[in-house]
Amino acid sequence: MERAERKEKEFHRRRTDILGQAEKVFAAKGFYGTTVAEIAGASGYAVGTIYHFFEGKEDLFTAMITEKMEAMYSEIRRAAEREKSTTGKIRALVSAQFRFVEKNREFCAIFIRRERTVFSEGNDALKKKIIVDYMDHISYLESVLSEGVSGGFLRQIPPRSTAFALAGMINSFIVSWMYTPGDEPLSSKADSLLDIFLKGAGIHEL
Amino acid sequence: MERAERKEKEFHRRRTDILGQAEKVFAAKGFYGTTVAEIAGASGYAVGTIYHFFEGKEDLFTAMITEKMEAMYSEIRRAAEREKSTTGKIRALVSAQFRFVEKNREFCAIFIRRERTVFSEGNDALKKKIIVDYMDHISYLESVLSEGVSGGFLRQIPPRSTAFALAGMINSFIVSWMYTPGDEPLSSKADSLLDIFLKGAGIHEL
Amino acid sequence: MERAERKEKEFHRRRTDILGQAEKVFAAKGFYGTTVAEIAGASGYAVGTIYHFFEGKEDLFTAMITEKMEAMYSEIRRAAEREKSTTGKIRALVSAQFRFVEKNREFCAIFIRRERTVFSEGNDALKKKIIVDYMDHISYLESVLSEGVSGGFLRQIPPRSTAFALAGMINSFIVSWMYTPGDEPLSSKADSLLDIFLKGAGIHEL
Amino acid sequence: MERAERKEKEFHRRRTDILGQAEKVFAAKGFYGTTVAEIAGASGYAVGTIYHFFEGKEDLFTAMITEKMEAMYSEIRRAAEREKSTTGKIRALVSAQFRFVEKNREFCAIFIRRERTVFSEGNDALKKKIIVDYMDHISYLESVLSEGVSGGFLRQIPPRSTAFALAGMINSFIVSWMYTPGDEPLSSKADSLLDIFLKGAGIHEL
DNA sequence: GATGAATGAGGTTTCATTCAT
DNA sequence: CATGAATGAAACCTCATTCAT
Repeated sequence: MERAERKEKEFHRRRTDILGQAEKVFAAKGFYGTTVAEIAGASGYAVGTIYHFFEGKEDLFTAMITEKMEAMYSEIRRAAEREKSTTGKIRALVSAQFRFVEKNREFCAIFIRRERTVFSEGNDALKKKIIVDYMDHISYLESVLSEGVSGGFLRQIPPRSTAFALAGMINSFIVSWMYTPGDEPLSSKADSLLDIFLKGAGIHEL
Repeated sequence: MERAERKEKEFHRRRTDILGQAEKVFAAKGFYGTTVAEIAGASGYAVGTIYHFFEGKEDLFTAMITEKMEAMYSEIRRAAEREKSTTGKIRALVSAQFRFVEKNREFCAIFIRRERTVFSEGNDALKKKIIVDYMDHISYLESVLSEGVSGGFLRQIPPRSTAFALAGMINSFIVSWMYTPGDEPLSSKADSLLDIFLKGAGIHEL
Repeated sequence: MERAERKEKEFHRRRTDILGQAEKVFAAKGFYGTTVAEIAGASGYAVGTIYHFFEGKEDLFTAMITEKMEAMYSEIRRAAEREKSTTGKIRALVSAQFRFVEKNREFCAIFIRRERTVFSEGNDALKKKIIVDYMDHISYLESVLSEGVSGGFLRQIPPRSTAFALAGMINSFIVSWMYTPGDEPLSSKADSLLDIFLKGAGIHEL
Repeated sequence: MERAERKEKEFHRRRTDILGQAEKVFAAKGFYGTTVAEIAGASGYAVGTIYHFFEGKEDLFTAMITEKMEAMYSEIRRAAEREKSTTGKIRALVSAQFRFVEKNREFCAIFIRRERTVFSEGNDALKKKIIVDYMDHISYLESVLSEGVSGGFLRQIPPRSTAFALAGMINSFIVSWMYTPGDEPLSSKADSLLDIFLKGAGIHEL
């Protein structure tokens, strides 16, 4: 079965090729502004060939978003899991996400755009998937924060709210970085973020 | 000039009518998923009539977003200005935005979608406008926070970062509320948000 | 009936006004490139008002062409009739047409364009009218030339052919003048034309 | 490269097909009266297919006119070049044009209509091309006539005027033939034309 | 398996014409 | 009578998808 295996691998390589090129084009022009012909051109295949790998433009887009998004979330989770302490986990979480954004600007440009408009007649599969995965991610943050609360490292606040707060802050720092053409790495802002998240903006008298 | 005035008013009323109906359709189907015919149908006018009020679909969309967005930001600002203390301003700011979202679910669904894809050949006028206005809003938050820092009510942290953190938290609470079909009003979360923002999530020993 | 008469006159004045302005716009943009709104704007009336004077855009165009065309042909004919001799008539004919063109560049720009495309479903009324009037004009030329033949001033050639030849030469001189931005008056070419028409381009040995 | 060559040829054949069908439709209904759908229908292709061959309706029209017009002029020129004497050249010129018209009634119906109205915003490329080519043709006639003058076969008249006169006569004979539903071939009129052109209509006493 | 020419549904926009004011 | 806002039919063009080679 060597032969079949190689074929399989070849197939996968090409698919990944296309996905990568598609990402660039989608990032530059948006879902509706991109034509299948452009993706074909960019990836060096014929239009028809694209349809051997994906059922259609929408499917291609969905696959691209889904796979990268899952990679992102699992990368973040893996980074957090490597840490023991709650604060270590949070720090790892933030750093991992920031690093991912730095390495995947194009994807994030699309992702932030949240271009998951209702597609063909009620096909909001992607929309739902994105929300579900996002909520799963929030739940993961929640579990980490919960641990911190029980461990006495975090204040007794409903951890879901805290999770949303943390996610929002992370997201906001990302957006700020993407829209501001500064040259500081995003990662350098992680400490600042953590400081605000953990200590708050207010003054606490002793 | 009574006559002309009344006409002017009528014109404005109809324009607003169309804008309102368009908002609903755009919210449900996205910019590209919506046809001008649908907007016409929803607002009870003929297709051609839409073109008396707007130069095209894009112009209509831009007008809708722009006008409501500006209303939102100024509403928030006005609410903050009514308060004296920094914390009062922040609270007012958050509450005002939450109330706006509750009253304008549909607009916010679009706005959060950030559907400002590349339009016709380099027309990213709307995109730029949204970013500029957002950055202006951030700057406003920054100025409020700066005051708090000089007044000794807020910690000495670069206020721009704090502003992004605050904006991110607000946004995240909004998204959470919009995607979770709970029936609690968003406004009820304002205190929780403020608590996290001001005191942070961590425990601070005395 | 003073009142009715004045009204009648007023009506006619406005109609002529519109026709004159329409001529300019049509000359500049062609029939299909011109909108009724433009004609209305140019003539200082409202769109609806145009429809009090003409049944529609096509009718307006037809009226404009028809009336001016008839004026042109009758002007030419009148000028010829004032002369006695055949050559005098021919010379008068050519001069009159050249003068008309000089005074009505805009109209002639349209007329030469022969924009009488098939209009709405078989309405080639204008097309036919133009051809019929042209043929009538040719027949008139023919009659003048016939006289010249019987009088022994012109060679015995089928006068219809000669008429077409003459008309063609005149037309060609006009086109040449209109497309060439020289500043010599068209009228100055009349003698040259007559010379070629009467004596031919060849050398005739005695 | 056999394969690519055959494809190239196929492409050209289809393009020519479409051009030919378009010519008929344009001749019958004019540029604005013709829809792309009609051209598609007439040539047996789908609407979209037309756009593989031409950039748009205007481009299609321009291509059709341009190519045929150039063919016409070069055909005429080639015919003239085959002759030695000036009169031979003139006769060949006239005959060639007449034969072309007989074989291309439809094209000539369009061409004579001079339907080159102002197209999209200042695109008078076609208009200019037609004028330039016409003037080139006139210049060619002029050169032929010049030769005749130097050779002593033609009178000493400014050859440009004579060229316009000749072109006008030819054109007029064509128009006459096209509008008159007689069944005599146009070619049969060539001698008559030459006779008038060379000897003139007047009587020259010895 | 790869290709890319062909398809045609569907969208945006224009504009002649009408008719209530 | 004059007006000009409203109408809606109709046209051009794009582009995702298919399928014969």
